[in-house]
Amino acid sequence: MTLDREQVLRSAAALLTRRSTATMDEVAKAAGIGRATLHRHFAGRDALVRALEDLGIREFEAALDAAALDEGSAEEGLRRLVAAVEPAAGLLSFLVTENQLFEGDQVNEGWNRLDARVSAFFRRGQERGEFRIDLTPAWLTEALYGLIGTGAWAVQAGRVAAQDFPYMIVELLLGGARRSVEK
Amino acid sequence: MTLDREQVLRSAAALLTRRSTATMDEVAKAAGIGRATLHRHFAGRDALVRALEDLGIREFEAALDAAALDEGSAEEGLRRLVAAVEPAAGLLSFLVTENQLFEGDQVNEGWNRLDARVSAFFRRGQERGEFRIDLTPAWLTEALYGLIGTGAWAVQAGRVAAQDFPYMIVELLLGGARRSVEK
DNA sequence: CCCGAATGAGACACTAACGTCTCATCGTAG
DNA sequence: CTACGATGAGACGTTAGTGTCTCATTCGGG
Repeated sequence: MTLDREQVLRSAAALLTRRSTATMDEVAKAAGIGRATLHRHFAGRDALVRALEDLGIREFEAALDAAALDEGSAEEGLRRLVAAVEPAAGLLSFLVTENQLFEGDQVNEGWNRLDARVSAFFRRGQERGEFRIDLTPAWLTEALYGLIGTGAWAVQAGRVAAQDFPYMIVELLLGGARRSVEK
Repeated sequence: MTLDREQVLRSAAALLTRRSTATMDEVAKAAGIGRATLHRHFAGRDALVRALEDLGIREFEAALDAAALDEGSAEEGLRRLVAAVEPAAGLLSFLVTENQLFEGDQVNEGWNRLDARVSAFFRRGQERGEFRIDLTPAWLTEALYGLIGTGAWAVQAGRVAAQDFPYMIVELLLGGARRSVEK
């Protein structure tokens, strides 16, 4: 009887990731519940998006924790992070594009916390001489988000095999497309 | 008297790039014309988006032509391409995310032509030994689009200086974040 | 200078989606 | 078994945005 709020959020995330303009009715149907019930649990579309935001932040934060970014080399940490974040990639890319709509007014401050962690990771990597210093931590952070979103989309569209997702992202982000000379 | 269709499209692009859900009325106001006039020139929102699509395709194609991808090294070609595409970056990122809404039905075939050109460029770069072969041309193409969109967004949000736009994108795409050993 | 074409402003009907409400049904705890 | 709470289905009014229309105004070419 008690509604599985988590399961509703996950199916909503799966749907909205594919079609961000989906109707409340479609979200309800996708979750296998009635529209009235959906409204009972989430006051409106905004509340639903907020809940998805919280979910995404929790998942990303969990991925950051699981990645243990400080253990071993920065490269290893990054690989663990991308691998850990993969299941939430679609949701995160939805939230990133969704956030652009909020005109700077009130973005969940959770994002700032996450941005700070990721950005600090890149900065530490620079200080330890593992990352280039001519690319700012802020840009590397944004690029990571962008590539995760692009990767999720490319997999969804069938242009990249799902199993290659972490490899493609990490290799491009770390090594770039240029063939290194010593190879 | 005769409406400057091009100018209307450009202001619409500028607005929709920032807020993709803007109203027809807002688009009209942004262009400094009445809503009725906007409707006289673009039958509806769909028609407007199609026109923006055509514009974006034309601009990207022009950038591809201007970049002369085959002259000199692949790296130089890529640098020229990113520099040439910079003014249209916002519009392109809007169109890329907008395209995700069309459920595979009818995407403008112009995109296929452009995708083919970019993808072929990366493939040639691989064949000439300039690009790694473990990253597929399709993924490099998607990553280029993604980084252009991310870059446009980061500049817009003030997280990256506008003048660094081409450098950040090309350097990351080519060289990656890892600090090379010989440096 | 004058006439026609295009524009801007606004009224209008229509639609889609939202949010609320009611009511019958169903599952489950007690 | 019973009663209570949650659910699903659907009706309802409201709102925002759309697309069409009219009409007065204005611009520009002849």
